[in-house]
Amino acid sequence: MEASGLGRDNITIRDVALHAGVSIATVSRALSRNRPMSPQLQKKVLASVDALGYRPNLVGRALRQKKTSTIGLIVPDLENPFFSALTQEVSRRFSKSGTDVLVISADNNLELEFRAVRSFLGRQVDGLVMIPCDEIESGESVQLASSSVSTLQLDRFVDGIDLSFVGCDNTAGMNLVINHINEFVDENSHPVIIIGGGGSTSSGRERLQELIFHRPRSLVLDGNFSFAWGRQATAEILSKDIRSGTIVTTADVIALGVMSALITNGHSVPMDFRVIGFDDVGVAYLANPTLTTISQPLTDMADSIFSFMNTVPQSSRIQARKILGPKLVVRESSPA
Amino acid sequence: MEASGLGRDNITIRDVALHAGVSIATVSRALSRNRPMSPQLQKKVLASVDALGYRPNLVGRALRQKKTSTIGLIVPDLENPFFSALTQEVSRRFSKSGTDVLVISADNNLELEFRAVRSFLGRQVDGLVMIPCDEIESGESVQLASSSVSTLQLDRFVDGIDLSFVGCDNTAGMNLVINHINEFVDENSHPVIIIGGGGSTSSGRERLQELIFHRPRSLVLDGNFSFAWGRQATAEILSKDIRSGTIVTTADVIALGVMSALITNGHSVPMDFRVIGFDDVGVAYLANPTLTTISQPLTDMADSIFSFMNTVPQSSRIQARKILGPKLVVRESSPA
DNA sequence: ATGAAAGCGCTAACAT
DNA sequence: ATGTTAGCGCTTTCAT
Repeated sequence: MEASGLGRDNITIRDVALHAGVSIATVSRALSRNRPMSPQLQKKVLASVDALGYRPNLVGRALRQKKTSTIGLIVPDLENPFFSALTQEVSRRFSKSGTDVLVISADNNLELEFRAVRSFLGRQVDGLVMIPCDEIESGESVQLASSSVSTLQLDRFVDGIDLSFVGCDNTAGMNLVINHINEFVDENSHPVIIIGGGGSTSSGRERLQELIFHRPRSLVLDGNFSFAWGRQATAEILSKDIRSGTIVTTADVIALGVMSALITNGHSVPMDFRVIGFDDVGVAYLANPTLTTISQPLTDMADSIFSFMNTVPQSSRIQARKILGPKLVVRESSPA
Repeated sequence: MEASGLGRDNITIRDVALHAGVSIATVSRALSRNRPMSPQLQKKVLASVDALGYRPNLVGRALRQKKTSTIGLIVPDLENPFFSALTQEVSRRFSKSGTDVLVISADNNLELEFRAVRSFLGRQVDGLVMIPCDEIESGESVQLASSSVSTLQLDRFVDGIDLSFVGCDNTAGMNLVINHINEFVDENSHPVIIIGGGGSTSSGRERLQELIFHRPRSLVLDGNFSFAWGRQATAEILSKDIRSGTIVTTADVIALGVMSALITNGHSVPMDFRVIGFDDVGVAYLANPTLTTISQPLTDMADSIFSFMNTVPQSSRIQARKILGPKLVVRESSPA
């Protein structure tokens, strides 16, 4: 009786060589496909590979080649739908090229973020993509990463660090919002109220700054990127006896919290309050009402990350920035 | 002038040995912490480690130890908030023990799922956790996985495969829903309507079966786990001139789509239609109205996965099932 | 308690 | 075109 497959010794390249009656180098050649060898021998070897069900041990290969064909991706929080969508997009892009994307969520925790960097470096990833938790405090992690491996910042960057970045043009995005307001909103009946979030991240700050620049007299509440903050900020607004306005937020998750709190308290969106988000995560279009927001070019961002990773020479200090253009998506929460 | 850190040769255990004036074996011992050696030598070695900023190459270690301290997690779709929450929970649990959880999303695609298995096996993960895409069609992937490495099914299982499983008691969950309906709903004014999803997954099927068992005469619509399906199913219901009822769904994402479509069309929840979900993903509590649903014990599931992985001997065919109890969470969409 | 040396599985010089 | 061999970085016998 054959033992269970589990726990059986794995077949190695040596077993294949034995089975095919060739040297292990020949097996290696046959597998690499692009090196000089006789076609019939190659066929024979590949037959043995098939017969034995041989799969190369990628750990052995990586040790020898000093290349793992993996990149690490560190996200602040997988439960934020924007990051999970971005993660999926990046994985998809790299999987086409045979590179595996390993993902670690830092859980919005600087220490976990640092550990994630160390872990990835130890595992010899070929590159590292980071969405830093904090514009300042993540500096140490980003520095460590970039000192040992080709590293890219995505969506957010760390202040004062000379490192390539791929992201969306937050300023342009907020200008689209401002134009939308100028065009369709009567600001006498609907004064602008700003709810910020992620103040310690570059994207949160950029978005908030641009809003304040255009509406310096508006009420501003600042918190973090979360549903809960959206609700809390709304409670504060209502407690000030404000009963109408255009609430502009720096992220969809905040906007969803805002709408939830407004409607729970019997206020109408968009009649009493207009609400505008940023990101265009999946749930934006099925909220009640659907959410007017800024759509980030996820696919373009993933493509840029991919080409940067394969272009920017490892040993260079060339710092490049790819800032991609967002789009306004007008939906029910702030109609035209 | 010191060259940029980037691209510099990494320091190896050999460099540390040289610096400390000992053999590489001694460095290895010092690092492993739990082996007989003189404390002062250990201190000296660790000082050199610090001085040089040495970090072990985990690829080399893995090749030698035949153990990578990683497990693979294959999820059907990272954008489904239930799976991203579960992913985060599993990662969190394993990170405490120094094991990295590598995540690949199969994008609801059987071929990608199969490739994910192959990739993880090649990378010599110590274990594999799978949430299979399909109750039948994922058989090949699961079989391949379990034939080479300790494998666990999570949340969903493949039909007819003798492999350990951790999940939630879907039947019990739906019984909680039925009890809730029996207790609080007048079924004359609010007949039960069933919207299924994930018919090709074990959890989808179990939930749907239990519902049909208790309400055999109800209208049943079956589709997949998505917002879009919830909307579409709702359109079908409304097209039949049904204007009230209790809509029970097999997943929150469906229920959210349902509520969205109902409210868009001017129907009140819960006055006209009650809506009930399953999973209790984060957005359930901030939908408008908030969603009555079944809460899955994510933390317990992650804990169980962890202990199974560290308990069930690799070479055994012992098949174990851990079925955890869900809870009913009553919110506005179907109040008490 | 410490060092020398073998070897994990693989690829890439180098030799033939 | 194919085989032989060194060695990637590490841990672990096995000597001492």
